[in-house]
Amino acid sequence: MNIQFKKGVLEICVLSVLAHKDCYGYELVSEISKRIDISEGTIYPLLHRLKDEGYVTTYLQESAGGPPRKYYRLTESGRKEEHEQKEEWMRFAASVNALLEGKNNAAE
Amino acid sequence: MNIQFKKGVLEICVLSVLAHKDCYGYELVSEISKRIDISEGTIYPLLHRLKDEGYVTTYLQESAGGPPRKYYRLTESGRKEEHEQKEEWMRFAASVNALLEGKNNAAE
DNA sequence: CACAGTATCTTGCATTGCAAGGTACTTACT
DNA sequence: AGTAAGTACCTTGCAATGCAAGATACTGTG
Repeated sequence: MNIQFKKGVLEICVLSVLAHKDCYGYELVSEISKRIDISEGTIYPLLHRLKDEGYVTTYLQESAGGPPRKYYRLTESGRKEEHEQKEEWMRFAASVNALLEGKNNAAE
Repeated sequence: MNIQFKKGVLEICVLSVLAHKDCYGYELVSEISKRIDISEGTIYPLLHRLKDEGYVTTYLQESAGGPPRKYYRLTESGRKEEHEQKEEWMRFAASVNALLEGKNNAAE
């Protein structure tokens, strides 16, 4: 898997999963890994960035076996960001697909 | 436009355009710019990288008004790479779309 | 008691796109 | 002649982000 493809995309993936339900970091890795390889060394810095930017808040919760989990919840600003980035990704992917299919005339 | 989205993608875009016809650098910028913003500071290092990796060869050609143009032509290895990267992009984009649509069960 | 699993985190590296700048040629306008 | 705009090539240094590798610490199993 081309690592470069993921740049910036993992952020919207995290926001999108969090839009459905609150998650803790480790859980996000396993959720996203069903579709796209992602490592822990990626997710934690990313989550801290999202918190710094005010897109998520956190709360701790005990877990049955293992250390407590730090859950992440989208803020209003985070929901707005999720929506905007999703649209931007859709537009971008459509542009790339058009280019790869040789539809090089932007008018169509 | 999120700059990060482009990481790695511009390479397959260049390969894809070159798969249709030989181009010079400046022409590639204008072709790709119809769909995706790209600057000259990006394309020239990228083209040199592609040449180093053996995916393209170059030849010079006079131009009517202005300096001579350096055309880039895909090699056999370049065509193979174009094909593989295109498939990888398609798979990747499909995975991201599935994630963003909340189809979090990888089985489907 | 050692190991695997859960769960958090940090450091340093690699890659790549861009802004900004430089060079040089041709054409058009003043 | 001089200046600007368009064409066409290039380089340097910076910013962003994903990852490998490692550290920490708790629980349950063999």
